[in-house]
Amino acid sequence: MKGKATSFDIAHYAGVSQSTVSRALRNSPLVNEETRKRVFEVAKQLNYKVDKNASNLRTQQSSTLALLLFEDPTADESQINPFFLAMLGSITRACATQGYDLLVSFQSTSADWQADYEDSHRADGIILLGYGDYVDYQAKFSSLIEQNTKFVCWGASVDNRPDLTVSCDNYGGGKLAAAHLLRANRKDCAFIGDASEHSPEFFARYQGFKDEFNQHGINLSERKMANAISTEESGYHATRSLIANNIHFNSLFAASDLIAIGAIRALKEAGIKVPDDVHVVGFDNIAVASFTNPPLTTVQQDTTLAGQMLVNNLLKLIRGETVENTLLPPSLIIRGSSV
Amino acid sequence: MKGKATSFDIAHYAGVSQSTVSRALRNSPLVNEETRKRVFEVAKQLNYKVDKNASNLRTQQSSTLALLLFEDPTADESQINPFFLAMLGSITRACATQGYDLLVSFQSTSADWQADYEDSHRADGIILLGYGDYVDYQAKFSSLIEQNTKFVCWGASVDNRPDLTVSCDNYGGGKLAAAHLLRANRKDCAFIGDASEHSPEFFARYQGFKDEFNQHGINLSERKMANAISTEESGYHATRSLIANNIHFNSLFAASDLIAIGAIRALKEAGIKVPDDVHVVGFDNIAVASFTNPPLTTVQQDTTLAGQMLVNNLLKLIRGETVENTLLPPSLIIRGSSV
DNA sequence: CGACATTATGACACCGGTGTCAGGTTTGAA
DNA sequence: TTCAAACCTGACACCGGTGTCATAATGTCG
Repeated sequence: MKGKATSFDIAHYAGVSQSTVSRALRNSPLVNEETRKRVFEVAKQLNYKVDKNASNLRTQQSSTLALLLFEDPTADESQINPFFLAMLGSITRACATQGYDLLVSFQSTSADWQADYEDSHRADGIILLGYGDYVDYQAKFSSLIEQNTKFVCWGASVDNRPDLTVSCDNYGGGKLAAAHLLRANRKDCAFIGDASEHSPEFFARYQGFKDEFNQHGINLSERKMANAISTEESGYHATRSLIANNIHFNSLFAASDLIAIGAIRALKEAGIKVPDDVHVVGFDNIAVASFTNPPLTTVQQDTTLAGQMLVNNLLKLIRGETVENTLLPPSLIIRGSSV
Repeated sequence: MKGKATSFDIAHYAGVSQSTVSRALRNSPLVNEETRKRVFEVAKQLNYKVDKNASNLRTQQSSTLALLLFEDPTADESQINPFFLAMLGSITRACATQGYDLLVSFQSTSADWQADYEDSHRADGIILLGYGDYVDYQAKFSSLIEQNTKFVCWGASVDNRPDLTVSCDNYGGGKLAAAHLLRANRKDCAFIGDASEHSPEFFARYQGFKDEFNQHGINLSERKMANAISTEESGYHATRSLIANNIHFNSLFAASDLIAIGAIRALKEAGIKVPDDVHVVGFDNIAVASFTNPPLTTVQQDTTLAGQMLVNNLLKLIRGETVENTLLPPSLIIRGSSV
């Protein structure tokens, strides 16, 4: 057999027309059961596979979703944020169970990223994933919507945000963390992260955290906050700067696990003991969290469910159904860094 | 504008034929510079994107590669082997720089996995990634080759293996680990992993390790070996069983970092100190390795280079060039678990 | 000025399926 | 016997590009 078999080849060997082959293979009720059997047999024998390009071209859809991963352009690409990798895993599986393929693409946060997967008919819809500065993206999102591109985002849903989102209840997660520290009477708390509108997730985590403290009559001191992006390195430096400025605290809430891990490193270096001197709580429950020393107490995001919701919501959107922003409940994982 | 713009729309507005539009957009030298400019302008205005399905159908290629990730069907899908996730990252980037899209698919090791991405013209070639039992795959590989499917595998190249591979020099890596332990005079060494033909990577690591010891006149005891697959859990149990059997050793070589991390947990639980009582060396240098307690000495595989080689070799194969199996040099990362 | 090369463009077949329409055969009811 | 409904099948246009071939316009040279 030269080249790949086409439906015409099957038709020839099965003694039917090409139309019938197409119908038979797609289990159309219009085709006789015996004919179908014969067609399937020949198809199997010739190792025939439907040409996706021809099929997609005709039906105008691709059974494929695209996943765009946004990463700060870090020097070391092997250090991809483990939280997103976990999400990638669950999204891939969710796609598979729905019979969709998944195109994966890393995009640089800064650059003018490409979302032409749908325009070019490579994908029926797009999933956007990454801690990004959504302020910068507003315009892009609006233009995508204007072009009627189907897409969903992972991330905090903020007011006036034009896109459809699936996110963890970051506010509630922050409250969980605060309540936990308050139970241990660790009221003198530092926060490492970014509580500005540029990081809506971190912002919501901090708000929930602060509100819980307020409800217990405690005001968090602004002096005990330090800015950090979601890397170990950044968490380390932010914590060091607090220590260097002689700021005291007996607990610490980090906006992400990576930050928390960096913070613990800085604390250890300064001779401050975790959890004896400072209780530490992170956010995400990445795989590393249980291997740190001490193991990290953290707020878990259900990545499996998140992946499913992203895929399901996107598919609904593609089918033209109405979809709401989705909020997933977090849960507290208590480990050695806070007991 | 109802629906998406096609090249006919561009042709209409630019006042040329559809053929010319196609040529202009693909920078054919046959088209006049002024005409090209006009076409590009109209295309941009209408937000035109070439339909990949039509284009692929006609040219019979897809500018897409497929990545099949094999995982033991673990219960918890968020616990994907971090080494492979690092590989996934580098493969994605390598594809992007070569102008290819990447389809990602998780496959269950046990099931009869699908490699019909090329048959269905969804991808031009396939990358296979995973610690698999290659003995089981031999037949499948042969049939893929028979069908002239283009694919490359990550993994040890063994004799009689029909497929094209890119791999780390596992044998050399084993020697590096052994030499390191011998320098510290830790001659009484245990091995946790699987030194059978079913795990050619682990087998090669063990061979190199053993040979280095032999060259120093030391024979490793078979009693000090315990079987494990590449999970933390498995490493933990294997190490526990050694301890339970009163087997003594003052160093330990784990076939992977995950195994090493499990081993350290088991050692700690038994009151055995790392590194004081037992030096531990792992393999892979996954991100977690530097956060363990103590930080893990390990043999690093260059995932960035590995991803590039996989993609480059596959593209050569697709272009019909001759390609050789590729062996990448490992390097030793010394951390607290062995000093 | 005529022969010929060069350049730019349009017409058209083609890639491999899908879906519509028309037609032929069989079955059942009037 | 006649007609219609049910069932099955083939012919054919179509999806939106790409590549080949023919042709027109312009330039070059003996």
